Amino acid sequence: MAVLLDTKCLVCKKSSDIFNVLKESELEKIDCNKASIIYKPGEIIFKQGAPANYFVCVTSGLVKLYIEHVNSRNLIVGLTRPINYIFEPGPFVDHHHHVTAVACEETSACLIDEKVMKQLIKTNTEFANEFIKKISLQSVSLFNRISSCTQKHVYGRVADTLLYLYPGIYNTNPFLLSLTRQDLADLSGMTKESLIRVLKKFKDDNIINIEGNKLEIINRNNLEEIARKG
Amino acid sequence: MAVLLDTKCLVCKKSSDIFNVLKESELEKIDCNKASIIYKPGEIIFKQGAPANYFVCVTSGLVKLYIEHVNSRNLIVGLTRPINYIFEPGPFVDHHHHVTAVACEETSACLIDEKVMKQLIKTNTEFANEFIKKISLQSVSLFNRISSCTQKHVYGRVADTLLYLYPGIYNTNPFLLSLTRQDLADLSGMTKESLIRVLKKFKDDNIINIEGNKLEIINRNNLEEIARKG
DNA sequence: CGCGAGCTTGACGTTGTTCAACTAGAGTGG
DNA sequence: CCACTCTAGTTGAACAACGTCAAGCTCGCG
Repeated sequence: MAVLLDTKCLVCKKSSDIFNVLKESELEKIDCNKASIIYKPGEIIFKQGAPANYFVCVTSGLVKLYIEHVNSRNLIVGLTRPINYIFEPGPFVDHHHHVTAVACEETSACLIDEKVMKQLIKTNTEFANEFIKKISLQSVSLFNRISSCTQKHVYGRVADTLLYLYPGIYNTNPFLLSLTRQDLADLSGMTKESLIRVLKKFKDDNIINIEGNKLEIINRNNLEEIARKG
Repeated sequence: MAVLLDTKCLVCKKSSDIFNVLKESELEKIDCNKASIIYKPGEIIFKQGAPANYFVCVTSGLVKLYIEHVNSRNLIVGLTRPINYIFEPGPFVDHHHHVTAVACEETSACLIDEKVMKQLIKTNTEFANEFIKKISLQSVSLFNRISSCTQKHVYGRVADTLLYLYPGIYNTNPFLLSLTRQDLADLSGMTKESLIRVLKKFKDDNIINIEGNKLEIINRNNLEEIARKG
């Protein structure tokens, strides 16, 4: 299912804010207690409900995090691009995962022993502080998501999704989607049929251009307007 | 608008887990940098978008936290009962509030200088750890809320709301609601008309009994079943 | 007694889902 | 190299869920 890699944490330190506050000796401690793994698109990194024994740090690729719901569709609560931890409340609550993480592209990730991370939080207050900041940022993004999915109509929700994708997840325009239509629907809290109809409307209105997986945002202002009005 | 109180933090330490890890000297520091205030029902404690210069600890009463949305209804993302901090991501992100907090009953709260709290987080690792735990718990509850509001039909959502209210917010059965029908609707992500219709259905089906503000949960199993099925 | 806020009910319309059929492209095996 | 199957994407029609609007009710309070 997965292939082992061998990279040093020092490499990540350079591109991730949360690692910056760690000393070299602390990074080495992580180095000794981690596994680097490559996942193929569609492979599960961890599953909602399963025990959470380690923290996951995405080092390349793209990961979707979604809440599974029996007899119903999934809801994507976030996408994680490297280099970033997957900030999941589970390890601090009941040691179980509360979302499922799946690779959308070929993805490499480091699995770091929970004990080591918790130890670092207890000994390095700067690190704890950065950690709290990151969790807080995630809460804000959850607020936005909740607010979008419960208060806005399909057009506003898709607009929110597109604005979330570029910039942030994809950083060229036009960009090549590695997410399926179903993923986009799960991100917007609707069925894929509805999503497709909205995208078509946006294309007809010259707000975006989409052909296959190539998506271009033509009129960003218009999208923001739609997102605001709901 | 509000009346000053004078109580010591030592009193709160006895009933709140997060205070337990603080030394007396640390509690005294909070004592010197806080304001105790009484709010009447309906009064705003802080407002979404306003600067967040202090942390709020609810010491009696009931507080609702909601996301405001222009030209649309509000969404209650949580209720806070004493003794508990209002865990808001704002202070760690952009120093602005991301929700509005309003007293539902006569409520007393301590406003604690942001700097003091952040200082404690940096110096007392146990406290930081408890803090992370609390934020994580809140994330989990946000996941539940998001999942309920986007995936379930009105009946499932109201069932979730009732199960959230008792036990947890109200701890007798039957209990006297201090929330209005509109509040219940905002908690369930629907209009008050829809909420009322669902409550009536539940009453007709002998799942609950409701007369005015007196609400009794008669068949909890049935409610859980409905919440599960959506 | 009259007013107003919160609550309740019914009729109606809109939004978005469901279901089913169809298309296009990629992978497989004869 | 061509049928085949399988998956992702697309489209249309019918339907259900829920919101909107409007009217009437109840109860506490001046």
